[in-house]
Amino acid sequence: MPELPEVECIVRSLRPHVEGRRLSGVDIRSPRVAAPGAAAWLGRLAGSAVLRIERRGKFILLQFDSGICAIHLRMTGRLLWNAIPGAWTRAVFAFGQDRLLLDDIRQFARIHAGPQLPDEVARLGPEPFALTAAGFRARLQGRRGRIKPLLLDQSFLAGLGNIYVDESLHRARIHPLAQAGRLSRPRAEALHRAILAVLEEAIAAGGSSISDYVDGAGRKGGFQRLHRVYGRHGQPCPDCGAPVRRIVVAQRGTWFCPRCQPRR
DNA sequence: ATCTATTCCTGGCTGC
DNA sequence: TGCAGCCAGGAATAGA
Repeated sequence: MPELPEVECIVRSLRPHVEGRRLSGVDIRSPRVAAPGAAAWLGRLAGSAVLRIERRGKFILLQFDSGICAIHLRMTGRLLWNAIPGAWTRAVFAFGQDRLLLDDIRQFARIHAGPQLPDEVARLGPEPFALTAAGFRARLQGRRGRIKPLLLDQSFLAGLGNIYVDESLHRARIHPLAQAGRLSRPRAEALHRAILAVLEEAIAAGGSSISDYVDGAGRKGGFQRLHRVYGRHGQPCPDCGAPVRRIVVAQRGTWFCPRCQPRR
């Protein structure tokens, strides 16, 4: 499941191949992965060069001087440079003799293309690395809901998914059902620090390869070996040894340490 | 504002 | 061994 660290690693692995290259054409093999109007716009972008490839939240942005292509990999999507197309190849971006494949078993991935940023990207919340502790606390102010669903909300903060929310809450020793707006200043600041630390360490480890994730060169990440709670139901908490618990929050599997993250 | 259920999709797992 | 049935899950959507 590509979240912010995985998407960042994908973008970094593709940047040397893609930036400055002229897009010669796009072959949409599974129409489902193209957002409405995207296929036509990609046709118009053909012939122009990729100025930059960037990450915004979990989106990969290909910027051209006449438009933008935004790709979201959802859960099983992969972007692969010069791989062999297969049954799961949903789109092929051709750059002369080279090609960038969008592979996705489940076809949940989406390609957007248009003259400027699509709404889905425009309405994202701030980038974690661009948000100060004070800014984070300000965004928590007045929130009535529980902290985990809020951290999963991409309009609140862009880039976190199920893995990094659980890992961040564990590091900050906050229960996933804690009231978001009632976190004390020290606890909110601890959560902000935990989010940044987890994301930085995950990027440095090449992301988490839980199910299908690989970067643009097909390399797996190593951060899954450093997960402290995610997916570790019944195993000992690395901090205190208590068995990790699994509950369901917002229809998502949620792992936490009942001793380090008490409900209060 | 916040919550829940539903939908999309298919490999992998469970249980008989 | 075979197969039906269920599950996971990011995000949009509808409805409460």
